[in-house]
Amino acid sequence: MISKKTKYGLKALTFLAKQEKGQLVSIATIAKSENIPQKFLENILLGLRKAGFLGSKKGKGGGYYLLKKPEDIKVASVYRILEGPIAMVPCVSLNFYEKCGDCLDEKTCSVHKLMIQIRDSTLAIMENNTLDDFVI
Amino acid sequence: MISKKTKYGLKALTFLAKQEKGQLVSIATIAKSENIPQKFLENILLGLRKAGFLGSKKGKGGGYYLLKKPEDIKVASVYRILEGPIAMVPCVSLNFYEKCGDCLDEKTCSVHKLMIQIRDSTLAIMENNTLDDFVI
DNA sequence: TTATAATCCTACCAATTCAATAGACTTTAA
DNA sequence: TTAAAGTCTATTGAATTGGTAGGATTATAA
Repeated sequence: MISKKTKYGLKALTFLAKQEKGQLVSIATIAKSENIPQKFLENILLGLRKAGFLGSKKGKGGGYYLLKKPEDIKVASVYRILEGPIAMVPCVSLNFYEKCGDCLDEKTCSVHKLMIQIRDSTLAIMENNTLDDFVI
Repeated sequence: MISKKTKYGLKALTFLAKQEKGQLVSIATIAKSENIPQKFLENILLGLRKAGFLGSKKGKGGGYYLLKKPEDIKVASVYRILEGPIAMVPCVSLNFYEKCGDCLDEKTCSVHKLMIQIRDSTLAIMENNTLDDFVI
């Protein structure tokens, strides 16, 4: 199960992807449209900006906008920022690899191979879907 | 990311699947072999027994054993007991369906379709893998 | 210049979940 | 009768989740 943060983040990005290019949208607008608690969304968008997905303009009339074209923003990269690893187990994560405390040897770990299968199939979907696929 | 509980549970089941049919194995043995905290494993196996995967025998010489053949125990069914929903979002879960609080209409939810794709691909793997596939 | 509307930032909080531990119990075999 | 096993319920500490609070800063427009 993904967190609300990730779900809200994806919905907000999709909302921005629907706008005309470079169009500024305020947090309040997105929050209302997508039924997201505004203050929570504020934090999420801040994170997405710091991660390089969003640009912003402060002050009256300000708001957020996508820095790249929707078709150039893969779900996988967004997911990693919002939720973290795509893999179900740290020892099969490509971007967040960590050794499992209990496994002496990954090669002999029984669940290892299954987790790689799941990672690969999920990854395939997330790498092949961009924000643009959501807009349609 | 799956919980330790799920990972430990899968490893323990695999360990039992490796035994000769009906062979009793104590919690202590599994815990030592798989590097799992014994008391934690105790609770996990208890749950798996109550869910109908394991049989047990109390007293000296007792232990746990699989109630079904390893090839008849799908990862999907184990996962649902240990971890819960396979889907990433409650609104696309087949066995644990719940409406998302923020979505007024699932048909217009932008992330819905993606979540179904991921669910289906993960499900396919989990339905097609049994404990027997781990033993090899 | 001033009111207002927006983002920015840090901190905080309550509730839940996670990972484990504790301890008393029952059952069984030797 | 004793040691070895599972059973059961409760507790606990740490982390995570899903927010909220409140101000600081910045830009616009009247």
